[in-house]
Amino acid sequence: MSLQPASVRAPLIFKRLKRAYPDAHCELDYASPYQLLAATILSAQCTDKRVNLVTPALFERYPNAESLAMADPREVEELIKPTGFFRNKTKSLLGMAGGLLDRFGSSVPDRMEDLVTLPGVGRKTANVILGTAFDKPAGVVVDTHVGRVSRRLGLTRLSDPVKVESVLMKLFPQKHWTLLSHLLIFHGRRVCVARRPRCAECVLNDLCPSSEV
DNA sequence: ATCCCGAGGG
DNA sequence: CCCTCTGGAT
Repeated sequence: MSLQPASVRAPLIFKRLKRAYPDAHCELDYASPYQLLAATILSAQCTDKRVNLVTPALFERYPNAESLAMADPREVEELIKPTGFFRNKTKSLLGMAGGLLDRFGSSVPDRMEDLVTLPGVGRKTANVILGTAFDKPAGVVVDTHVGRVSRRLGLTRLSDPVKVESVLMKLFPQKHWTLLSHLLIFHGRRVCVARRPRCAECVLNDLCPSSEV
């Protein structure tokens, strides 16, 4: 039983995921673009749940870019240690805050080309800020979940996140890009998990070349 | 290609 | 024990 091409399955995949996860959204806790930017930097190779554990204290102590830019790195390291990569992430946070202060009037820019000039901010993080904090047209956020799920679904065989993003942008209409990211992330966390995917409970198993059902 | 890093699940 | 978690910089 052969599967339809990706271009035919893509709209069905979107529809099914939307029905399965009607509440799909960014699960990082934040109250401003500044907070989302900091939380997203911390989310690298770390569950969002763990990020949410450390950000309340972090945001209370450093409520804005000014205070974070002048922070004692050792103090920031202690606050964010459970998220891993704490030395790199501290450098990114302080550098990011300094960049906002020096070059963007202490506020978070809303353009891709500006965002990626900030330390610790790559294309993935910038897409999160654009799409979620500013509700602006953004590319597809390709993180570890989106990449893995896309490959298992046979939407692409590529591993380079930038190329995967390009493929997904051709398969799905622009108005769906931000929601699609959240849907694929929810699905990757709950069902299409890295270790032992739960194909039996997957709403896409008849559309998936990797299904083991 | 490699490094950074802690914590939870299987 | 080994793998993985909303990556980015060198």
